[in-house]
Amino acid sequence: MVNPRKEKFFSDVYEVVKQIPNGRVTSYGAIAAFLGTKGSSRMVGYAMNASHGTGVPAHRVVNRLGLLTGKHHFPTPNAMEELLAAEGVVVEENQVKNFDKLFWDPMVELGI
DNA sequence: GTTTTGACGTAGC
DNA sequence: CGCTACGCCAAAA
Repeated sequence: MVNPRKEKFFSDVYEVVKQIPNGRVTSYGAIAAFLGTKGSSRMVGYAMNASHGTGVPAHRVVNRLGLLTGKHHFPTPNAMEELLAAEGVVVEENQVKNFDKLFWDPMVELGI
């Protein structure tokens, strides 16, 4: 059977991120691992960079430390915090509070 | 086809 | 607490 993972990488990243419930967050590495390309965690961020206009809630994706590392890529550095705050996610010092609790693992939620 | 880059992750100092 | 370095992978130039 074929493995159209490579050509689906960007698409899969968008699909997964879109499925993130409101008020939840996940990490780049988690998505990468879910796609089967654990080492391509950087690619997830790369995909997010191209996600502008794709309807992907990139603000729900942070690094594994819960840090809003990608906030600088938003129209305004404040947009990411605002969006998260609007969903009930508390952000303090560029870091998501209760990240461990708010963490949305596609491996589990989507049932890998 | 080679080189550079990148919103990561981990380790070391 | 901050920076450097390496690894790992994929896309763009």
